[in-house]
This record gives sequence, structure tokens and C-alpha cells, in this order.
Amino acid sequence: MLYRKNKIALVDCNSFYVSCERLFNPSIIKKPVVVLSSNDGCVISRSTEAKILDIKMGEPYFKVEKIIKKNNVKVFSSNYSLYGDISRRIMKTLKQFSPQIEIYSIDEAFLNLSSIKDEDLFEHGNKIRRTVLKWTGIPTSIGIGTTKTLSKAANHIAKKEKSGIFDLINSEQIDKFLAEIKINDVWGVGRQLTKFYIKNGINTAYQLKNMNNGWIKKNTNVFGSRTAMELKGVSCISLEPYQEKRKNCCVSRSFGKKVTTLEELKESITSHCLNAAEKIRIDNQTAKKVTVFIRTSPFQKDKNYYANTKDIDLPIRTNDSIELVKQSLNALKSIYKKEYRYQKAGIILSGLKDVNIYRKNLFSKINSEEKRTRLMKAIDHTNIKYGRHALSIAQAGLKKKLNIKKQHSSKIDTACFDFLPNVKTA
DNA sequence: TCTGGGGTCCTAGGACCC
DNA sequence: TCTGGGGTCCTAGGACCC
Repeated sequence: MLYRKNKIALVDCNSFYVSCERLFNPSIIKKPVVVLSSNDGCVISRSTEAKILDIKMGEPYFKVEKIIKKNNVKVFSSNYSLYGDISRRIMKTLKQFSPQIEIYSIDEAFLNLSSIKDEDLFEHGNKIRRTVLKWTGIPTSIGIGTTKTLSKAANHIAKKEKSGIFDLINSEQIDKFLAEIKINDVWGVGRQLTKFYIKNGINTAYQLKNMNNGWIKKNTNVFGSRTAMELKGVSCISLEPYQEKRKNCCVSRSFGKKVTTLEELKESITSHCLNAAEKIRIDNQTAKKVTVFIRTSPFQKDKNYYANTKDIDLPIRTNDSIELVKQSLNALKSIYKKEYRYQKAGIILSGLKDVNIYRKNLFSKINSEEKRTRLMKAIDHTNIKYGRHALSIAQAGLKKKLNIKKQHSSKIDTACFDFLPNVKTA
């Protein structure tokens, strides 16, 4: 039997959100820069210069504010439509290098490079990096291995290499490199598993690779054993080039200021619900269940903590905004308690299925249903044409934007000519 | 004072059936 | 009312990812 080994590359953008901001603002190149999560809550992207200042990933802004001010770190609120737009351009570029591509996240993709000769892998990776940089302006790192987990590990090393590429396939000292990767940096090993492995004397990727599979299976689960097998070079997690539609759709936000009244919560839930409904309509899906959740801040330990969720099974699966809002407001009323200061509210639509799979419900009045479908289409159309929230329903409230902190926005809009970056020609 | 948002998959346990 | 064994399906909660 002809055996062909897999060759998988993981392409990962360097400090992706920061790099996107730099595209439109060259003055911050080589300067310390961070991008904050929504509500300017946490640091979610850092330039190399900011990492050196010991600003950690996920750290709350207020905790690092001193370091930031002192070192003149540039701060940006996140601009997801910009990042999404740049991401699509990058993925389109990557597709030219392998039709077998799995877009894994906004800034990462696995590429199947099995058709490339071993000796050409490094140069091929180089070409990918150069092209992405030239066409989109975003720097990347590339790790190459025989399994997804190994390509992730290789990427970890690539981040520290000057070339930005690391190829574990042609490396004669795979074990030496794996020994340098800490167990918590292995893809698939999170907090709990790290704790467990360290307790059992497993501190590096190399040690995990050499553990007896029976032991791992017995003490963790199939996930744990898959990760270990993949480190051994046995492919257990296949590349998935086809993007499946989502199975759940969650829209939630923290409040800029704590919220106490039912009225305010209603506004936020309505607005989240409208967003979620629009998302699943775009994907041509309907929901079977809607879940509403609210909670107070989990960080204020001395104060009363309250968190609750309510599921509602929909009698008929739907993507109708008006119906979904009605149901979710009912759910909200059943869990709202007035003595609390709420920090976050959200909604989850689940049991999502393609519209076409389910025929129209036999008992619904066809006429009114079709009218409703047309109304939803009209709303979506108008919002695409005139901007989000051009059409909404009254309950969503017009004041809600006031309650979202976004002090450092670059206000870049890639759909607007005014923001085209300037290119100096030599 | 201030601590993100959106996903997937696995597992255990309950409900139900024969 | 008591007794057994085996199977499926569903769901909540946990762990993980970016």
C-alpha cells in the first residue's frame, strides 16, 4: 500500500488585531500597541513591544493602565468589522496555495500541503508568507507538521524564529523541540488538563508524547488521547475544508454601566435577539430553542451574585425576529429580580437547522407566515443597504449605544474610501 | 470604579422503551 | 408490588478553542 504522509501547515497572523490597526496607521509600527475587547474591558491583542512590557493576554485594562500610560502604549478599542474584512482577504489569498484549507479562526488557517515535496516545504511556506504580507500587509507565522497538533506546535516555535517558519517534518530533532514546549502550550491542553498532567510529572509536549496511550485514555478522555496520538504523528483530527453552518448562535454583551431595571434589560435582550435572528436568517436557518441569560458581575465577591438562564422551546422552529423577541422577553421576565446590579445579558438560539430541511408547519396559517417571511427579508435588505439598525423594532431602544464603552476606536471602515491607506511609491 | 464574546465537542445521567 | 438487563435519545454542564 502506498503510504502518503500528511503535511499540514498552520498559518497564524502575528498579533492580528494590532497588525490590522497598523495597516491604517503606520506611525504605530514598532511601537507598543494593544487592542481591547468590547467595552474596553480586557487586552486581547498585543504587539511584540507590548508583550515585552509584561502586558498579559486577557488582562483587564484597568490593571495594566499604569504600565500603558507610563510607556505610552497605543490603545485601540476593537473594530471587528475591520478585522473580519482583512481576515477574508487573507483567507482568499491562502486559498491560492492550497484548495484544501480549513479556516480555523479569524486569524488562523490549516493548509494541506501534502502535494509539496518535503524538500520544498520551507520555501513554499516562505512564498505563502511573502504573498500574504505583500497582498494584505499582515505578517504571519507558519508551522508545518504531519498532524494538526504538530503543526500547531511547530507554529509555536515559528513565532520565535526570525524566518517566521518552522518545519517539523524535515527536522531531525523533533523530540528536542517538543521538549521545549510547555505542556500548557500544547493545543488541546487547557487549564484542567495542565493541572492533571503536571501533578503526574508531565511538563512538556515531549513527555506527553511518550506517555502510554492506555493510561491517558483511562485518566482523561478521548480528547486527551487524541492530542497525545497526534504528538506521536498519528493523525486523529482531520482537516475540515468545508465550513459547516453553526449549530448555536449567541449574542451577548457586558454593560458599560451596571443595569438594574427590567426596562433596560428588555432593551438589551431585544437588541441581541434581533442581531441573532438576523444572523441565522443570513445563513438560512431556523431555531428550535431560545435561551436568555442575565448575570451580575462575578468579580465583586462581597456583593450578592445572581445568574440565571431560561430556555424556551419554540412550538414551531423559526427565525422570525418578532416571534423570537416575544419569546425571549417572556423568558427574561421569568428570571429578572429587581434587587441586583446586572453586568451582562445575552441570548442563545440553538437547535439551528437549515430552513429547507423542514417543510412549512402544517398547522400554521400559510398566508400570515409568508407575509412575515417577506417582512423579515425587507428588514434585512434595508439594514444591509442603509446600515445596521436602520430598521429595528421599538423595544430595542435608541439609547442603548450609550451604554457601551468604546473610547479608543480607530473608526476605520474598510467600506469607505476615506480610509484607504496611503501607499508611498518608490 | 473598571474584568470580552462566540463557538465546538464530550460525558454523565436521566427519561423512556422493550 | 416485586424483580433484570439492555438499549436509545436527550440535555446540562464542563472543558477546550480563538
